[in-house]
Amino acid sequence: MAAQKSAQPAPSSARRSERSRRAIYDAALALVAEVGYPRTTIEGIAARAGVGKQTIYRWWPSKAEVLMEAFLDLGEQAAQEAGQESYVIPDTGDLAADLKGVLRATVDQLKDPRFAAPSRALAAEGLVNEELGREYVAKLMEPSLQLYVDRLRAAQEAGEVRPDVDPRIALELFVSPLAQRWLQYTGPISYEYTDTLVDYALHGLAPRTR
Amino acid sequence: MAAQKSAQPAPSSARRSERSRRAIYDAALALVAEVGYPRTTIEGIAARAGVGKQTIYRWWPSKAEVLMEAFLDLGEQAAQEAGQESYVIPDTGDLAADLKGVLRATVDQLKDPRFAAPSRALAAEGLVNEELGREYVAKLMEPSLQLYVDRLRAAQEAGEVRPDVDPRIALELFVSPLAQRWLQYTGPISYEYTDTLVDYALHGLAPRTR
Amino acid sequence: MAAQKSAQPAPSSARRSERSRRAIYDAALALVAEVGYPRTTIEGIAARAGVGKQTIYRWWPSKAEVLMEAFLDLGEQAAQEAGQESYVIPDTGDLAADLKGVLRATVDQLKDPRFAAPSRALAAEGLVNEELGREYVAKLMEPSLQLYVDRLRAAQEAGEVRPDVDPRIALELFVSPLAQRWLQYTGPISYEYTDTLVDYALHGLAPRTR
Amino acid sequence: MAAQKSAQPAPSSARRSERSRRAIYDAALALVAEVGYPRTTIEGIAARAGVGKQTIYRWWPSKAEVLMEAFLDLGEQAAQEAGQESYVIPDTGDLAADLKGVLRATVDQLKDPRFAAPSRALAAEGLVNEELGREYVAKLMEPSLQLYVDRLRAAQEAGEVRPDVDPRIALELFVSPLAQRWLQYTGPISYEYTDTLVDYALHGLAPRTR
DNA sequence: CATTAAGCGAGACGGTACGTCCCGTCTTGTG
DNA sequence: CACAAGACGGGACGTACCGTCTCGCTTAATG
Repeated sequence: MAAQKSAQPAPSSARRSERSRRAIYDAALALVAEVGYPRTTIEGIAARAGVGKQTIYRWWPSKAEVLMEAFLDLGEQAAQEAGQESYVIPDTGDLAADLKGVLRATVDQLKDPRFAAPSRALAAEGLVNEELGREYVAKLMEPSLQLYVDRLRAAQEAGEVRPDVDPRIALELFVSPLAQRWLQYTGPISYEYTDTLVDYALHGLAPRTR
Repeated sequence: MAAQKSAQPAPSSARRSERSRRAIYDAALALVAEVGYPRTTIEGIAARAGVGKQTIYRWWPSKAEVLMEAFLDLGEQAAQEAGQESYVIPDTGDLAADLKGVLRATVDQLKDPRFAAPSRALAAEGLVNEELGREYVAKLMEPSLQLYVDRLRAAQEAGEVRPDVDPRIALELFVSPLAQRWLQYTGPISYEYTDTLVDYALHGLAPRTR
Repeated sequence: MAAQKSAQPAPSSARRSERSRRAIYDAALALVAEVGYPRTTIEGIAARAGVGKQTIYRWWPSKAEVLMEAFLDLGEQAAQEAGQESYVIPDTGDLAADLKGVLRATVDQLKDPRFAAPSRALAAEGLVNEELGREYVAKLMEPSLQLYVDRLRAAQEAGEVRPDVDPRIALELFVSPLAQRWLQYTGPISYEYTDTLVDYALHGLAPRTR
Repeated sequence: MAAQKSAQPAPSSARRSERSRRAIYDAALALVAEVGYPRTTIEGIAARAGVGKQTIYRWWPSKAEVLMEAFLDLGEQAAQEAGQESYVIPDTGDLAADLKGVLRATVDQLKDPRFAAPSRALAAEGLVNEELGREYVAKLMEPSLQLYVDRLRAAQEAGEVRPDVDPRIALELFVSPLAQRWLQYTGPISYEYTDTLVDYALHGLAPRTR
């Protein structure tokens, strides 16, 4: 198997118990879903996973990091099950339709509590802990955002988007509003809403000069 | 602006110590700025304010609420000092310019640590505690967002914005991206960036059909 | 009531909970008797007493000190119940008989597990922790030893003991052997044994020169 | 004196590493001397000895047993270096002088921290752990006590001690006081003190009838 | 204008979780 | 197969705060 993720923790080892790691991931995700992030404790995770606390402290510096890895692992698993397709936004030639499709899928995902609970918890922790926040962005958000950049660049080549537009900024016009509504409860989210965002973003608020 | 004090907890009383309330606000804001929100404790606030713990528990249900009120109070004070002007977005007839101006002011504010630290802390708490999140939105965000709605409606009447556009959604095209970059460290924020957001939002990403 | 024992601990307070103190004493003595000193934990005492751990740590520096006070308190209670008589060794004019009587009572006490278990535990801790050891001697042993000194001095005045003998050393001839047999399992203890000790000590091992 | 190695745990083996055993003894004794018995841990001994923990657990059932063997080994070494003389109390015909001499040597030994620290630690453990206590007595004390028994019996035959005296009890008159003062800090120990003990024990506290 | 009841500071209390230290067992190469 | 290395499940440590609960004391409103 490729890519031994690891990285930050420390002690290093091939003798690490795969069994424990999995149990800890499962316990962490289950607890966050059941009792919420703040009431999820390392002690609770350890107890539920049938693991000594030290086994958690040995490999992760904080419960946020445990949850981050658990969530990443969840994503990898889900991706593997689904087959590795769709690491790309479809390009049917109709940018608006393609974006609306992806955003609708995102809406579905945001409403799935399996993803929503840990994701929101990590985002919250990231607001207040800059290092974790940057890790969250890099590991959980950037990969997806990059897909939008790619699709927008293709659209530019196809003449569907003005060439002087910076795709990294452009994508925020429809991604950020959705993110904010979801994270901060500033409004309801729906297919209609995201469709509208795409339309507004592509054609602007100002009247078309003709 | 009206009195707004007390609110939910309310054991009732005019005998409440104004002195203590102020001291608690000051201590809470200072601690959040100095050691960060998670390491700010009610015990710490009480000690720093020279106040018994019970005096805090008597009037607020949680440290988040203490900080919320402290922050609102800070805003009121700041507003009072600055004179109450500018509870409205200027209307010079040039929508783009007006929006860019307000967003530039917002950028400045987001970079002022006096506002940034508690604001970010409250936002974080709000992600994970829905009730507080909604309170945060209602008390801290809605008033400002409403100003954008008003300005956009005026622009619609002036023909600067298409009449079928929903202003509540429209404003998110430039407000949410800024909010997300600031909250989640997804990118740097600058005048140039917010100017670009306004341009993209008003004129769209797609080429003007002519 | 005189002599508020207190002393070392620290925070001071009249608001201290008498109820908790008693419960802690009872729990400590019960646990030492039931599971032995090394398996008695502060956590266990707190749980059994229905008390927070901090309530123990607030008033005592170690489990040894808890047990010491609990044991002293037990002694005081026992003394009070028994009426305060006998804080003195009887003086019937027959030194040998008087000493044998007291030592027989001591043998009984050493075989009473209520006293023996904590006493042995404290002695053990005292061996390895000099400060506690000295406290043990001063609080638990010296008062009793002084009674022997007094009786021996009276015997000197009565001509039953040579005037040049140092009573503080003399008493060790019969007290220390008993203590050592009990503490270190170097031999069985019985009335016959202590009687013999007194005889040997008073008349010496060497033949009487006549 | 013979080889004496292994003993009760015995997984069997001639392949046992002599090197490790020595290193463990040294580490155990050093740690007890440096940080005290309670803060000496098996993990610490293993680390200091450059040995795996399992190597300790394989051969000894507890840290007390490790220390016991280490200490016995130390004694054997010391004896070997000193030449094997003096496994007996001298008999010059003057019992008092002979006993005083041996006790003075004992005083010296009790003041040598190389012996005192582990010896005291083992004694303490023995108070609370009866099995170990009996082992301590059998291995560390009985051999020496037997020497006194032998010398006293010789004295009885020479008419220096009354024939009806039980030597096993008699020796306690001067040995136990010294032991108690040393173990429990009940008083200072010195040549003068032990000389006095011998005099009191031999001639008794009561006046000589003439 | 005294009385009195609330708010107040202080901080002890029963708890929960923290992050650490060791325990004694186990697993994984190495010589 | 004993060994070093050290991960593992577990238990207890001593600490930090939680939110509740008295204690006097101050202080404002009322009878």
